[in-house]
Amino acid sequence: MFHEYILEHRSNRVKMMLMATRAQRTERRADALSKERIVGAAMEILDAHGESALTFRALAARLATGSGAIYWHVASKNDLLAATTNDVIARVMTDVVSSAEPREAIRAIALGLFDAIDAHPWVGAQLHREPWQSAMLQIFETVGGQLQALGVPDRAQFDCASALVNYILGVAGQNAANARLHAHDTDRSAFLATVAARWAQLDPAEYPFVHEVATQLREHDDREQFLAGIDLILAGITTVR
Amino acid sequence: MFHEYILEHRSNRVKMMLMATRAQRTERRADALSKERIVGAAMEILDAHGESALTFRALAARLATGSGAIYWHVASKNDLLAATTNDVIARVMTDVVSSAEPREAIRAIALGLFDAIDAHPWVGAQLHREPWQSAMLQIFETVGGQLQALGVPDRAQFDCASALVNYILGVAGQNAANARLHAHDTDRSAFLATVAARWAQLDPAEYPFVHEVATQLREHDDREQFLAGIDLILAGITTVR
DNA sequence: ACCTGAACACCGTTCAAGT
DNA sequence: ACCTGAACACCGTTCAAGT
Repeated sequence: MFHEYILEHRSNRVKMMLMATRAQRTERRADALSKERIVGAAMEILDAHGESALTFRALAARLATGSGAIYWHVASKNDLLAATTNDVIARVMTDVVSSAEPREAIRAIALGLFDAIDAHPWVGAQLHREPWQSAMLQIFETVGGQLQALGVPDRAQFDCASALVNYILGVAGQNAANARLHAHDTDRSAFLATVAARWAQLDPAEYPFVHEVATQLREHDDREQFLAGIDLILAGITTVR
Repeated sequence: MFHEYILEHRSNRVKMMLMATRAQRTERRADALSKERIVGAAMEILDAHGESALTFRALAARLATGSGAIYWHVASKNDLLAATTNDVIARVMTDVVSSAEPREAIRAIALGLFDAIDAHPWVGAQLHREPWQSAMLQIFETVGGQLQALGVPDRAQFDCASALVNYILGVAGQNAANARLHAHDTDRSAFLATVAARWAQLDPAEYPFVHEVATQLREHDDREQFLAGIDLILAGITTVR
């Protein structure tokens, strides 16, 4: 009885000491797990080695922990990817300065997204995986707001925003696919030259357009072409009255 | 020696008999493996149960064979998915009647693709996986040809085709994502109502546009909105001179 | 409360062995 | 030539056990 008390007493003191040191550690230790740290490590793996390299085992190894530990902070791999994507998109949307002219603002948003997805191609794939999510909502909201400012009639705003967002998502997805295809090693222009050569070799009778456009493919700039598409849609939107 | 000759002779005869019966069987037996039959079975699984249900084990079970047998006809899962996607797209491109008016033709191509991807949502995801492939090439060629017929200046044709195709791919990807989210059981209108309700509940101060557009979301028709986007881009293209 | 790491139920792909 | 199916090297996820 007395012995038990001692033990309990001691164990409480030990617990308190442990808690105290833990509290210090939580602040001091740089390697304490948290959702933010996990998301950060995931982003590093994704950027450096692509989507296929992101496994819970690789993540655990990088974080020097067990693979199961990650599940204490993150519900699933989907959850992790969503959080990582939201991080990237939210940063873009915050960084974009809302220009006075709505047309310029839309171009800025679009280019911001393009550059972010160019830097993190896996985001392009992820935006297609879980729609109606925070990231997409923010894009939709920001684009839509500028369309209102542009004076697009209420009835047409939804369709116009949808067109712009779907176009952006389409380019994003293709960018992700290209990045997956020629992982960081291959030179972009060399890759384009290869595809252009293949296009040029196609039978002009069967593929007249692709055959003809092969030269432009080699010389074209993805970013400029992306912006040309945005301008095309904006020109179309301007005709809606 | 003599014995050997007999054996060889007999075995040749047996071989010929086997070849004869095999030849008959190849024509008669409905369950002989071939790339076409594998692609067909894959398409059935994809349509019925979605992308996640397509495994080599499930495919082998449906074809009543071993999982390794499939690799005799198909190089990999990627190869299989590409072949399946090409099948669907090629059918659409053949079915689309080239209308006299190029603008109408583009709308027909776009709607054909939309309907095909609506019927086979997994195609939308696959188009984003392996670009520069047969399926994409056909789409690009057909769209580009109509732009030439429309009288779009040479310099602008590439950008215009890219804009249309990327928009179509964007919608395709979102369709695939939605299908993945609410597998065949859920009602589409019920799903839209749920999302619309969520949008309506968002803080109007933070999400003024999305909040306002929630009603239109519930009532909108995906196909009509898709076509509205195509018309928007076509209107923009018309301004390019 | 948080972490560990073995275990489970899967994958795509390979390959020796059959016919 | 074509098929079989066990085996391999992975996955994401769970969970008893630790601290």
